[in-house]
Amino acid sequence: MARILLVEDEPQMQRGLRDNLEFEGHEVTIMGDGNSGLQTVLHESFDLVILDIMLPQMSGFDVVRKAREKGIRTPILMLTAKGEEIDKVLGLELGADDYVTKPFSLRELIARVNALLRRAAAAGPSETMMTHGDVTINFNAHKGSKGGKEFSMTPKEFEILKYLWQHCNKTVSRDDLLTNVWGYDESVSTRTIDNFILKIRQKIEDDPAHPQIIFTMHGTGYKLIA
Amino acid sequence: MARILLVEDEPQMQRGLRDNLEFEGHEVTIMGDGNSGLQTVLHESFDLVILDIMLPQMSGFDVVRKAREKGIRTPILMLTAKGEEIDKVLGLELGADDYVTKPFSLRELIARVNALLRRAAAAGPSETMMTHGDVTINFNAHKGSKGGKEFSMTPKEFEILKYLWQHCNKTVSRDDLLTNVWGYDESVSTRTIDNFILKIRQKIEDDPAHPQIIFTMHGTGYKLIA
DNA sequence: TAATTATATGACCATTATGATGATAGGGAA
DNA sequence: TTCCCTATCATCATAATGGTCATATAATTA
Repeated sequence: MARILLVEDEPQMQRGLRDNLEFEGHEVTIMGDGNSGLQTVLHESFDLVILDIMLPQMSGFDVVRKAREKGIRTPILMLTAKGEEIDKVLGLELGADDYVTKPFSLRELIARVNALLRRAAAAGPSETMMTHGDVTINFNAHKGSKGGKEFSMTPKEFEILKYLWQHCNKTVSRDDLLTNVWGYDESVSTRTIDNFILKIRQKIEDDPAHPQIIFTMHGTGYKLIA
Repeated sequence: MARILLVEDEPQMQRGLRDNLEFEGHEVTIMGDGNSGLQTVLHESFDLVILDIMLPQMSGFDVVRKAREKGIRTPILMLTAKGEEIDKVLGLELGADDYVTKPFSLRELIARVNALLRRAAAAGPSETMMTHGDVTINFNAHKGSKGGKEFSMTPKEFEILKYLWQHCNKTVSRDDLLTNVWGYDESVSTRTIDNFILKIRQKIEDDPAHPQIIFTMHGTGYKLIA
């Protein structure tokens, strides 16, 4: 089962795709225009986005570009009515992962959807959601909850946790965190990192003094166990 | 620059694709039949494989299937002359990552090649491992395990073991270790090295007093047997 | 602008890693 | 075999690293 966002304005297409994707066992959310599609991508979490190019309010191209600019890494499959090659190339170079040209066969669409999902699953943990016991984090919506209760996190806390999650089961050095969360030559004290880890542990661990999620690898860094 | 393996039997197609891929800055290796293509995939390392379906000796489908069975994760792009949908579906479901249908436009092929390479680069580098009997060391993740049980190693212990592993079956002198693990002018007592070897043996040897992995070369140094 | 929140730092202590020492065991050559 | 040199290993001192708190500074928001 995968969560799929379909951004498409033609009602007939909406119905046809939803039925078939649900038949395949997926959960489908539908948005009818580019603008609400983009907002939904930014604030909820999906495993795949199917995106028409011709959309009211904002074109599919703009949705891809803006979503990628915001750091959304969810696989995107484009639907294009035009057969023009320039569109195809643009779609892929822009940051989409695949496209099909209308009219397309359902078998081909389903095959491509499954291929993208398989590839994403192989590439590692979801970039938008993290689940660990009773802890859930939605990185797009910037929300977290533990045992049903929601808690807030600051942007830095989110970025650190996200980085650890994307590299889970591997040791992440403090330097890795510095370069990838803070950026280039930012030089923050090493105490700063400890403190963020502390704050995060207080929010997601049952017993922050004996962490079960984020482990300290003495002399090496931290490791998040998925 | 990426290393690309092209498995294709038509000389004209070979030339056209090689020229264009090299123009894009890639290094291209060509194999003319399915069998040698598979052997090359299994024994050399590439960033991407472009695979025709109709091939002498062994079909592209079989190459994909056998390569995936052997644990090869390199992205594969299929070339198919037949327009039949069944082929497309099969290609993707089988473990290929993308395909184009002949006749295809070069722009589309290049776009798809770049999309696959970009995606692979984002997924991160592969891991380096050492295996010796029931002992496994993952040098990237800084983890070790023996008989299924994980054990921890300190950074120095890791570096020493890694150096020995990289020079396995050769005698490594204490001086080599001093220069390459400690560095330039660090002057540590020679007893210190013994102590680290001791600690490492206690973790990876069945009987540390009678080592089977790290041997002492009396008066010369140590030797790790792979 | 003030109030609030997020981010960063420094001090202090606990834990762990590293390195030194010395007694003893064991290998190798005369 | 005997002696000398090297390696083993327990033990301890010191250095490095990490956890935590109090607090300062910067960024947001009201």
